[in-house]
Amino acid sequence: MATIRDIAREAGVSLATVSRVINHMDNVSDEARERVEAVIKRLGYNPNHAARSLATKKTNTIGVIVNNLHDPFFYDLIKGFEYGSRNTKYNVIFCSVLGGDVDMKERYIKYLTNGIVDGVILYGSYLSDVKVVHGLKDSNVNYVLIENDIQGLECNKLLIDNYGGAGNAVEYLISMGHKKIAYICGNLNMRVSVDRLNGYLDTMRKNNLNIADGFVQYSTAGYESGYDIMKSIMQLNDPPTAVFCNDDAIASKAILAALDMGVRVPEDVSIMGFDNQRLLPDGYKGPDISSMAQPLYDIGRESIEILAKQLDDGNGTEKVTVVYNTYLVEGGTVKRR
Amino acid sequence: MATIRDIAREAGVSLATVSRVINHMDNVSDEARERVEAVIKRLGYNPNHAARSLATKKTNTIGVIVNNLHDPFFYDLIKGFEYGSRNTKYNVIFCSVLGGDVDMKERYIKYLTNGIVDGVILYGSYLSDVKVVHGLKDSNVNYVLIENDIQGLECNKLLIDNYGGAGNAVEYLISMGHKKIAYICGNLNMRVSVDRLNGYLDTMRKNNLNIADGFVQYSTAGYESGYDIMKSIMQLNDPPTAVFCNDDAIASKAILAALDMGVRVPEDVSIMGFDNQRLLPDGYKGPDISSMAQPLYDIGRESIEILAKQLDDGNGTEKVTVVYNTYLVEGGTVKRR
DNA sequence: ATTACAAATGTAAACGGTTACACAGGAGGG
DNA sequence: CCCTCCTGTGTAACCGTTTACATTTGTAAT
Repeated sequence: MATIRDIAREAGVSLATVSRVINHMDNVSDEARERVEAVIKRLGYNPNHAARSLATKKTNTIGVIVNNLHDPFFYDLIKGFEYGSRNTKYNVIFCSVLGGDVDMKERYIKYLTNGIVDGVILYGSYLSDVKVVHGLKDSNVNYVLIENDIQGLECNKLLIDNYGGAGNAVEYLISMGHKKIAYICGNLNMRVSVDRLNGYLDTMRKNNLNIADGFVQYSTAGYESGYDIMKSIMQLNDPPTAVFCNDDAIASKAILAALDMGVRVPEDVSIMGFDNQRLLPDGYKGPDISSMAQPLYDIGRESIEILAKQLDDGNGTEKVTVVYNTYLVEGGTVKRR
Repeated sequence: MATIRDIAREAGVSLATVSRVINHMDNVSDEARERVEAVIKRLGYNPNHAARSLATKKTNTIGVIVNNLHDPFFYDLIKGFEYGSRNTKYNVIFCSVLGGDVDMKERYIKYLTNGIVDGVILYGSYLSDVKVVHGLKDSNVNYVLIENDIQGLECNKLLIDNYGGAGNAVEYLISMGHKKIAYICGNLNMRVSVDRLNGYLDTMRKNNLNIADGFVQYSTAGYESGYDIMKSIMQLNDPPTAVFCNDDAIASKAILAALDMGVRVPEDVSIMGFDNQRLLPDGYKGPDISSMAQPLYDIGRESIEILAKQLDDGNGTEKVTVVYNTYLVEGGTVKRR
């Protein structure tokens, strides 16, 4: 691989002049510039990125860390990142952490923040990420947290109003005539699940609706447990007329359970999901799930744009917090009562 | 950020000793090691990755470049990459190129190959990628090409037998009693499409089956055009009893077109796809498409493993070519005739 | 006691760029 | 003609590591 020294020698100029040509500075004579450019082309020279960022302390790249990159849940989010980066000078690199593995996440953060990127976007609301985020805070890269509201930490936060979204979902069910509404909770290690649960609980209370025994159940073993939970819910003495689920994956299992029991959806029971996920596990073929959608594309896009702008503007820029609202997507699993 | 010099000063040793501790070399006294490690912990020191790779010419990272990372087609492939990297020391970073944009792809290759990664995995069979691959060839990183058989280029290639797969699909349709089989072709800028078309053509000929006028049509405007093409095919004087499509996205549109025309699938016409894609565009809700599946998970996983092993073993290692076979996945869109 | 060798450590030169500073030479003003 | 300023260029230090080589010290062998 040719280095800047090779170019300088061949072109009969100094290192500095070559560097000036590479970086498009204007204090180079046309004659020198042409000579240098000719040699660069001839030797197929490309500046070494590591050396350059070592010298400038700028890498012109943004790193994105997500939990399971393969998860189709990220479809729109990734699309947002991709489009957001189109108009910036920044390279965007994605790192995937299998199953939210904290050690791996820390490793990637250390890797990225020590000379690979100028900024990081971290997606995820695992409560254990608090530890991980400290690695970010203690580095000197700028960063934005998506879907992770760590209290008292001054940084860029792009949040989703899960609490309000769950509340709106409950209000929607109420507006459709439901009063007996059960809830299947998600993994409480994730802040989203906690927030949604609270949104459900508070909205039920606010509307003076009774939360009967067995109406709130916890899917501890992943979305699959939605199946058994749904069965147990529908076997209650006085079963609900609607079941709100922490997410669409759970909802899809709940729907299957209902159908397997001979309980029709939505005629006998309404099901409400969350996330508006399009690819559901195990080739789900049931009715479209009524759900609360997140503006993931916008979030992905704006996270890049915000970070890129702050990196361009320098360190002094004010950190932002944006809260996105979810919106109702009516499928075919909720019926007026 | 603390540097190795800070550590050396605080611990009262030389740079070299600190470096030895960091790199777990054994020629350091226990006493010095402990002192250094204490200071490292106290100052929260992390080695600068750019500086290190500049000095060692090793980055311990593998870069993956794919065309539209958000495309759910990559679900299993990405999963393969993720799991493949679990047992290596290599960091894996993903770069996404929107819509196969050649310039962007070249930019990312230049970026990665100049001091960011030791190896690259490039997915894609755009014919225009030949130009892009030269950037890889001329760099000094090792690389593996997935689904791109550039003739005469000695490098690692993980290929799918699209020609044979298309042939098998046609043989399958024949074994189900079909003789009049049409084909909807894909984007001929991609090698996969060319190979599949040839597989169809040769297998039809080998079985002495007539390819009537209008039986081969080209979807020039993306998968959506599968809809109109299917309509025109079914309006032929002597329409086919089976239509084989370049991919499931096209097949899904073809199925919709048939249904809209009152042509039942598979009773009136059988449809065969390719890729066994689970998430189809526009929330496709039709029958599961009979398709030829690619072992994408294996390919992803093995591409990482092969590359990691070669990087560990040094430059002399022999390059490999692996051809993967597709396999039939029977859905509900092909019926015996 | 001398020598040989090994273990632990330090010194300094890379790696491939950027950039502050110095400097040469020519133009323009007085 | 001298001084100043500007343009274009070169020199060398620096970014944060690694590592070949030199040096010191201690120990065992002669």
